[in-house]
Amino acid sequence: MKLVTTKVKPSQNKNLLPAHPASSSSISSHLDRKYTGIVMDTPERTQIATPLSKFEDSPVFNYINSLSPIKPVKSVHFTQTFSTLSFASIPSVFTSPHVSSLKDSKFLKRHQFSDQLKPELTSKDAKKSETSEGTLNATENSITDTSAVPSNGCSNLESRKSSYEVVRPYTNTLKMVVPSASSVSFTNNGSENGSFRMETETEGTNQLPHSKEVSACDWDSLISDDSELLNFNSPSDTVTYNGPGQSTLQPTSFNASLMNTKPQANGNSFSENDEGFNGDAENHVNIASTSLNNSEAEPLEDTDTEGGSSLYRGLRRRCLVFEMMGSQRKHLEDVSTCSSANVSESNQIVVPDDDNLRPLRDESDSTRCILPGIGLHLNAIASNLVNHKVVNHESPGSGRQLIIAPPAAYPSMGSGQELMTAFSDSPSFENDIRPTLNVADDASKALGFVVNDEFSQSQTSPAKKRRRAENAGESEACKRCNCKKSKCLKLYCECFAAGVYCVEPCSCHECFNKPIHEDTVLATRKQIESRNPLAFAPKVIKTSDSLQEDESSNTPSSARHKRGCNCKKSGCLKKYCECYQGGVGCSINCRCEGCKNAFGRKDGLDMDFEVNECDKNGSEAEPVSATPATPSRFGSARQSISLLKSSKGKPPRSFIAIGSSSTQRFGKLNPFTGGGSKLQRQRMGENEMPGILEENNGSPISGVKSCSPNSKRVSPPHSIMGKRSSRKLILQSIPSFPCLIPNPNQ
DNA sequence: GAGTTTGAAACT
DNA sequence: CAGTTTCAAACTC
Repeated sequence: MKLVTTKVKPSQNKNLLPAHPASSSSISSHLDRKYTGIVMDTPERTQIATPLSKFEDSPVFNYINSLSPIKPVKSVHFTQTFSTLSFASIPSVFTSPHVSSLKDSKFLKRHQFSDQLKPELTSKDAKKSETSEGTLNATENSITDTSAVPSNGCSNLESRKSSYEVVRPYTNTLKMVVPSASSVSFTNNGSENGSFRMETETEGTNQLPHSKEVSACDWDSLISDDSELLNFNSPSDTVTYNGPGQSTLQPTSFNASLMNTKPQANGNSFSENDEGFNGDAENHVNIASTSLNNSEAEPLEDTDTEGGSSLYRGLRRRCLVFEMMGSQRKHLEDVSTCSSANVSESNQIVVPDDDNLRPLRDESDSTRCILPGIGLHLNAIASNLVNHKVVNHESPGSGRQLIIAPPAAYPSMGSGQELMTAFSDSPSFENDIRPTLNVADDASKALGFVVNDEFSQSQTSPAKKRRRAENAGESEACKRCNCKKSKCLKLYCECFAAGVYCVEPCSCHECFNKPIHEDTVLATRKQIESRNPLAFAPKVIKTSDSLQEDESSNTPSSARHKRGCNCKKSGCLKKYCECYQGGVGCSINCRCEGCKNAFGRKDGLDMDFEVNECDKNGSEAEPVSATPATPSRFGSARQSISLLKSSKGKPPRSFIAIGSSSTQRFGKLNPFTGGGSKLQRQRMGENEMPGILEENNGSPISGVKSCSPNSKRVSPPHSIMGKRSSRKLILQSIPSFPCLIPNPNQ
């Protein structure tokens, strides 16, 4: 970071930044920083080159240098991510990166997204990849291969994946370079996509033994081990990373970076590392818990950063993509530099120079960005994850869990699945990834969602978006807003509310919910949170009686809207009703009139009945029928997933809240208790959330998941609600989170 | 696609 | 805390 700042030239930044009328000077300053990071890239190159002089000798190196332009782009990506948002922590696996396996072409698109970056990236990336030695080529090839794989729905995701893949190798190399604590040996599998073996000797605090099964999380363990979670964050990070800066950040923030297969290990401390990496996985994705920074993340820098970045990437969606691009470039550069020589060793060489590190830094930056964004997304994702099988992951300690935890239901579930599939598709990653992926899958899903959303640009019109979303569960995941006056800085904006940046597909006007305006976004978030700490928390909490269903079948009945609805005319039978939208029944918290919520009436009428109705209803009913409790929308995703769902796509912040702001908040406030009196109710909700998590312990899924249609069983209606209180206990677990997150925010 | 309805979010 | 306004999604035509 430091380097960046120094190096950065405001003027350059300006160029990069799109002028926003609204942006305040402060914002601009922030932007500058970020951009600086980007800008840095170019300048750095030169710098890097110097340190690398040794390498320079090699023709390859020279070649790479010529390619240098790419770097700038990378930086851009970084900017996009929300540092603050990072909460998400999710270090969880980023499947997303893995996911990236898909198409390159799309990947390019992504870049396009990035705007400025695009052009360079696309062309450059390709070139670099090419130029960058065989390793790179191999990666590309793999990518292309992946591209061949039909992506389910989300081309975007695919593209991203591809991009990730590409990056990964590089990242690995980078990691290699970095003297970070963990030493990783990296080997390419060759033809395979970027499967790499990472052997890391990470001391990582939290090493999750990932076996393939890792995905499954033990909520219990998680809950039980708050410490772990905490450790997970900070400790691991700190420990793991030798890197100088990192430690600082670590403490609170989590980052889950999936190193896609490769990178992770090192920098990031992942529980997985130990086992997962070494043995198993060849390509394990590490989840790095890095802390990061979120906003501040700088510290992680170097290796961490990379790992983190990659991880973040996975997490991120929209932002991720961009960042991904950038990171990739960075990696490429690094790689090019390093790889050009020879990957592993070259790295070392590189290390010495700060410049060399730059890339890392950049990455770190990117990671930062990622984190924030991720965090939000993660929440959503997490929710998804929870639902998903993946949840099972053991990794209790890991940040992943955190991610998983999120009760919130993300609409995107479906998409996520797709993503998952996509991941699976990618050969290289599959192996490695999956194990973690399962866990990551969730994340990936989320990512996928995001990606889809973002990428699905094609669907520009809101209406179309909606349609698609409705039609395809996947699309649902994607959030696209149509804000006209709120500048996407109010909770009116679904994107903002969900903790994600607006993407092209959004039809918003004068949107400030973009990486460029990260500062503004963060500031706004803080404001809103100050007003209502739970504002970004998941709206739908699982009250659940754990017993009710299993993972797969969470009846909606178990979940409830945190604050309840206030419907007057819709009878809680329309999506106007947040409860209904979330696929949950109304509760005593609701002030609705004439409640007919199919998922459960305020008065506690049978859920079953309700459910049936839903089914009957058709479209909306879908939720039930199609899936469990989840709102109909999600349908597709839901299917497989049982999800949690909060249903709409929106809310799934649960974790996010926790991870991101909420967590912070908690920290500040004191986790559940903390906050303002008014908030208490809300907190209750939050508490519930945590509780949910705990409940989930048994089965993460239980969390939000929705109702299992099959089971139809009615959870003891609202009586359950009453039970919630008991659940509150769960909250305790949460506190840990706060600890984790604390710093991140700023 | 435009217009209306709805209820959350924001404001007073 | 209550009432009003603003906002954008959901919905209807």
